[in-house]
Amino acid sequence: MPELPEVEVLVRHLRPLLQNKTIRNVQVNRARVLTPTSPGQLRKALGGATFSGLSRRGKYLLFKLRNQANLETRLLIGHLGMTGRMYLAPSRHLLPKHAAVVLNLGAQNFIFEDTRYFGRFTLDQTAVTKLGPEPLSTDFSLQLFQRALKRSQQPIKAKLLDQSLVAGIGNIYASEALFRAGIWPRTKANRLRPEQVRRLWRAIREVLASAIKFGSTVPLSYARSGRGDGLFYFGKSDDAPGFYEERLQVYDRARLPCMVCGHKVRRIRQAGRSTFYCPKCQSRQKSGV
DNA sequence: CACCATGTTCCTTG
DNA sequence: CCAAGGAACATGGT
Repeated sequence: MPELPEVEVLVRHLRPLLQNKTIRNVQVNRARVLTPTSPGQLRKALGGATFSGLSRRGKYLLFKLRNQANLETRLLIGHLGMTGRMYLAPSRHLLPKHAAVVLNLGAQNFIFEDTRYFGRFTLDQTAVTKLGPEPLSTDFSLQLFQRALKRSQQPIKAKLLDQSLVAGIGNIYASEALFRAGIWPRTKANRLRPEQVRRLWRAIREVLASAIKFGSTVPLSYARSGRGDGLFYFGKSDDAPGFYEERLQVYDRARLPCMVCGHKVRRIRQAGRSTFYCPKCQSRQKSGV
């Protein structure tokens, strides 16, 4: 469920709630999400530790923990996969069906729930070290982006999902950024003209920043599905018709009119995943192919 | 039964 | 060795 903006909003939400809370108990219901850490290793590292910081890198959550006894600092890595959620709930509440890991903090539990168990809750940092620059920081320079794209013959849509190119873009914002930049998704990365690369570079940051801004306005309750659960990127919701209108321009809008020109939005398949685009606003011709 | 799903990693192929 | 594509992971919705 998460791409960079959703994770950023979640991190901002959780940071003050976890700060200085001490872990009394560690319950692992699905060892797979810890891989390659073992349940024993996790219990040993987290038991009795205190949350001292929370940040984000790409789609990963970085929990800083202080060990009370020896003042050592540990890093816990979280990733929501496709369907993960993290939230606090009263300890007396029943645990959800797919609670993968539960950290008891006293009166509250910190719950990592994940129906498909694609997420991660681990001490292993290797995935994070392989990430490319943060798109919203100055590390993500136009020059770096240009040089990386020059070396790839992949369709630009697929390339945007490469987390070593730039961290945090997923299937939704890849389509959105290309729409905003007016680029045909099948254009080979190394065939993009310089001005297209620059437009895409800008569009990536605009699309992500505006999603964070939007997400920050949504009243959150991560424990329940629906409007307030932080899954604000989906343009549908029963309990709030119109709430998400005009947030996403093309994603999940196959056969619906383009919000800019009215042409039918098209869905295609690239590297096994759906891409949405407007054939008129993002024509092959315009993309110079 | 069919196909779809916000992600990453591993395996195969070229 | 590298790059690119597809399958696998696991569960649920339509």
